[in-house]
Amino acid sequence: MADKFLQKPRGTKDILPTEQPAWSFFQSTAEKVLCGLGFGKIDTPLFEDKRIFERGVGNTTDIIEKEIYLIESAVDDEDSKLALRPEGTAGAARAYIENGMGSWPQPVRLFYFGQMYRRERPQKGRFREHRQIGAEIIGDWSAQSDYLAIMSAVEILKKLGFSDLNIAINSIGCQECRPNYLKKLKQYYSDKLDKVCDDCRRRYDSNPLRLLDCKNEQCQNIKAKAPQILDKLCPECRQHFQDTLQYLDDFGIKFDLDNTLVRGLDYYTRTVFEISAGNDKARQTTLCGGGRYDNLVSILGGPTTPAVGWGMGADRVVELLKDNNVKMLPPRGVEVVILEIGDTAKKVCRQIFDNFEKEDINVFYIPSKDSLRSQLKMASKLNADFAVIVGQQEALNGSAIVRDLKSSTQEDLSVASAVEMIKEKYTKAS
RNA sequence: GCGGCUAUGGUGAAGUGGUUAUCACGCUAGUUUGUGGCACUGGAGUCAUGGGUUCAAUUCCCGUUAGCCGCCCCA
Repeated sequence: MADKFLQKPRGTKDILPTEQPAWSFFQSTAEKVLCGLGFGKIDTPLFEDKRIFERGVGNTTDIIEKEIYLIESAVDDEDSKLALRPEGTAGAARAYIENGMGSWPQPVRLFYFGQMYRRERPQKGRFREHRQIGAEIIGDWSAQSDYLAIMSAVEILKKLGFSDLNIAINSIGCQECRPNYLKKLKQYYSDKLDKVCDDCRRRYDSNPLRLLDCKNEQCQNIKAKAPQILDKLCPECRQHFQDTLQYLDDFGIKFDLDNTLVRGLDYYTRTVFEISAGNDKARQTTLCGGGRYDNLVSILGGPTTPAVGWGMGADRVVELLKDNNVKMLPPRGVEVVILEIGDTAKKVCRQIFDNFEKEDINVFYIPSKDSLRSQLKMASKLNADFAVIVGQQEALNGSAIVRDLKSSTQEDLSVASAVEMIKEKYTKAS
């Protein structure tokens, strides 16, 4: 801890054995849900050509402008630079194009799980290396896919035990109608710039949509009367959004229309949404965010291909899982420990070990010359359920002591019935 | 990137301008080798790091690093 090089890089974390059950619980339920909804898993590289992200995520977004990690190689012979992925969608879209998934049955439904990298100022729930699970539905214009995307994320969170979810949803239009709206919005703000906060003045030029997101009190009044994007959608976008909401209604998914919800990545069109847990009303740590990105594939050089998807912050979800004390099955640890006393027992112990292995019972056996006392100590530290004790006496008459370490009871059995008895306990339990 | 708060053994916490810096849990060795989780007795910590003030700093001041909070942004 004293030396800097012994310190993990800022914004990263070690996931220790005790935390793994929560992580595998999260990962396995998410994968189960997604596979069940027709998604196939894809792994893409942790790094891609920088241009994938520049074009996909957007050159002027914060993510690209100041948060991306570029890879510096010792040999500078490549005309293109590599970058660590800041999110998963651009890579998935690249893989869709490169692997000719356009010729697969459409839409193609994919999901991924893995690390993402953004050079941000760390805080609780915000890391420089974090893990996301994400899903993408590529090749379908219809609102059914928007519904499926949202539903799949909700389903995962429900299965994880989150009963109270906030789903915020909005539409930010398409290439056609959004520029018109932005013009109107800027027009509205243009003569009020002296009355709004510094941030809003900055946003006016850099990212006008963000004006709607301002939390500063002095801007609230002005914001409230600002033109609404939902009123300015083109007929197609409006219909699409209505259909999406209709599906959500039909299937009983509650949502909040939030006309101030805008998202930072350039590729989003039409539907955008965010999901947060009930106790976190301020949308402070969004668990899941996503939306439609009908232009991404074509921006990257593929054919015009509509798509919708989301990313879920695994670190944040797992953190909440731990807070909520969700019950999780720990992985099977050591179940049986074989303790031998004296060399004469060695042969029998080996035989018992083989028998347990054959029955797929987790058995721990290392020949030891330690006292029975210390061997039992070791067994309890391993958190084993049973100790099978074989000493000289037992070795001679072909028996073994089976000690139940949880209840501190034991009985003397023949080798065969000892194995049989423990095997039964486990088959009954499961 | 900007502003603020914090930093004591593996973990969680006390505490002090000056002899061997407390406590719990954990870890480890043992309590004379055929019975553990209890109990008892031992063991291990250069008070994050670099510098300054001082006769003297873990305690005061500054830089660095990291964590947390707010902004920004996002998962």
